[in-house]
Amino acid sequence: MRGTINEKIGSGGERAGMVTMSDIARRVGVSQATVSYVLSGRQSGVRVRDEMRQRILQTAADLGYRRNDMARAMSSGKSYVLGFVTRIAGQESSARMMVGAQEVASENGYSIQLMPLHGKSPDYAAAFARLAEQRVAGVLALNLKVDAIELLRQETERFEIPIAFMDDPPPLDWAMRVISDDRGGLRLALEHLIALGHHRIGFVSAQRESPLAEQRRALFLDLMAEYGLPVPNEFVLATDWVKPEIVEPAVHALLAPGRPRETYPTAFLTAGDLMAMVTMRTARALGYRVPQDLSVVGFADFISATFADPPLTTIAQPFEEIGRCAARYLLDCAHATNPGSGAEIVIPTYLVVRASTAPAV
Amino acid sequence: MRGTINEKIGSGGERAGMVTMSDIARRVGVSQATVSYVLSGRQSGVRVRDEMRQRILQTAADLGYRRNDMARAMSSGKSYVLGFVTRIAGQESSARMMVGAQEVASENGYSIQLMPLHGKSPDYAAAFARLAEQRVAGVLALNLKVDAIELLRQETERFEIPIAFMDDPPPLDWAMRVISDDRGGLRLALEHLIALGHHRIGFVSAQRESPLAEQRRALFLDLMAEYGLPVPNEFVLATDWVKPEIVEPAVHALLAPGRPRETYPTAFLTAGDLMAMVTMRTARALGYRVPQDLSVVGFADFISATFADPPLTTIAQPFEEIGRCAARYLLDCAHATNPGSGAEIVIPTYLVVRASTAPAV
DNA sequence: TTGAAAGCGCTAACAG
DNA sequence: CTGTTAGCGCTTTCAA
Repeated sequence: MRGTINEKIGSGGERAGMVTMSDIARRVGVSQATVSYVLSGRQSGVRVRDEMRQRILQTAADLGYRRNDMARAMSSGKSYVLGFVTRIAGQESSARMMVGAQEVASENGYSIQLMPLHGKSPDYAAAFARLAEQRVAGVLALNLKVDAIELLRQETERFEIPIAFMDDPPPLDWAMRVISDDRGGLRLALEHLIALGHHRIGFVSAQRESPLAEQRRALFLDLMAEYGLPVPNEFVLATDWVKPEIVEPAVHALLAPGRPRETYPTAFLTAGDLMAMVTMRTARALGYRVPQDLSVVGFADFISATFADPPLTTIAQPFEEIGRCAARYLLDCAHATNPGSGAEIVIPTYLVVRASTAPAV
Repeated sequence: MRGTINEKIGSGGERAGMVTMSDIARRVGVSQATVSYVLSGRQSGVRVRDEMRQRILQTAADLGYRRNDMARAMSSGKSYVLGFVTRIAGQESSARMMVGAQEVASENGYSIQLMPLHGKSPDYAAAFARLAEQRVAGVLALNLKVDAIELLRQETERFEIPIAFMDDPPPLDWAMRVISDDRGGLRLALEHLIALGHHRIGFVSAQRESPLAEQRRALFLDLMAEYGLPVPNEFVLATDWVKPEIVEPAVHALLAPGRPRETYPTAFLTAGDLMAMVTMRTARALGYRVPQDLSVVGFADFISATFADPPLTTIAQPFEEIGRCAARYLLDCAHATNPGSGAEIVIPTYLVVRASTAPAV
């Protein structure tokens, strides 16, 4: 019947061993508010007597108290979670940015939630709605298509959720972007090659993989012009996707024997480590020795760059740092009521010289 | 002064545009409870008249209502989030498991939170405490050390949080594990090599990188014995870490000229794609042609396997599927009040034959 | 078929 | 220094 002696009738929410502030308060003999005060770590001395503070802290520890983040979030109206949306969550670049973001997030008591964007035509609207449902304090966006970006803008704007785009080239004037200094990196690599005596330099990228690739190609052309180095059209291999089956033939066609030796590039810059790897192996299959006959520079510095044959000289992108910066910005917004400015942070990039580059023949 | 006309004095929690159920209720002219009923999608027909239901749904859409997950979580005592703890969040394997887990999680209205475990000596206790603070519905654990595992056990046991260990060899009798069928994969690879005429087969792994490596080495030895193939001690290269600087010398020492040809292995199985890549390049540097003179099989099937030179024949681990299974199990626990059994799911592994293996000379 | 009401565990005013 | 009092937005009985 109702009205039993039993104290615990709750709605089923009492998970095993879940101690509440009231439990502690009861035991210590103070009010729950005081416990809250102490446990949230406000300035000591103020409000609570030191001895009381100690007893509360002690009891909390004894009882194995774990604060309830959901309750805290609801009560304070803040969520302490950052959303991370990307289509390429399974790739090293994404994972490393996430780790970076995670680092600064957790230092500040925040956490990162990965948002679903799978399949070829993910339900963006639903995914972004979840961001609002979770009342995330900010969102990290990576490698989104323009239509998805627009949807995201609408959702976040309505709820004043700050966004940080990472490693995304299209210039957005309404949101923050954290990008790597691709131009700087390319310049470093180019200077490295030039110092090695290279003049005939080619570029290989996959245009449809990401807008980044196209941008890097443009940057390359730009830089070559700046250094007064001519670039025959056929030296620029703009394939579609980063797949061996499609990059290989392109490289093969350019490097295949049957043309005068001095019409060949002696070095390649690429838009990615993986492309550099295919380039190296295609060249080798054609009888080139890398780096003696052909120098190749990658872009990214993935783990596999160290294991490539030969170890890949590459432009290192600071993935972790990009994630860190983005998270830091979001946290600033959350705390300073900072309006999501259209700013942009560019993280320096550097050249890691390994064994895939050598003096020109 | 106080007592102004102003209606909105709230605690600052009223984020822009945040419509509540009460707002909808007021507009439609029903109670907030009814709105809750409709919006949580209970069986239609029951409780609410269809016309009312429509009006509520419509109004919610018009107002751009987004349910408040924190409130829902607190009220219902469930959190709808799965924690993901790992020391290797930046690696492809981890990222891919996370994607898989994400997939099934989001299909069920759950989401995944990455938990912090950075640096060389992460604060496990703090990290795991956060799991409880978030009242996660379950935790996915990957690549933890034994002491961390023990800490995790204590934390999750107290709060009855189910755990699923992924890709982790130490047999745990108190928790669920989802692992890949390494033995099956190794067997497939071995049969492939044997069919190609190989007898002298070596193994390369890095013991201290992960307990997985050691296990694979044991499995390899086991299988070789089963097939009646002798394995000279020096054929098993158990280096410390997966680093070129340390794997390379080992392979070099074994393969270096100066010993009778028939004492060399003609093929290698490895505990990882990266190790396979170093093996191939070291061999090549010594004048071996891969695969003509030496066959090499990787383990994992990372993206870079396709880009290796030559494209790597490898034992593919179903990372995404491991994540999916683990998440599925956790959700089952959450719903069925299923006690975290000591079960184990093993996901089949398969062999991807590319170009790094060929008939024995 | 609907509404009223009681919390969930916590934060934050405010009053002593 | 400390307790009281309101909520936060939702779920969930229980009554009507």
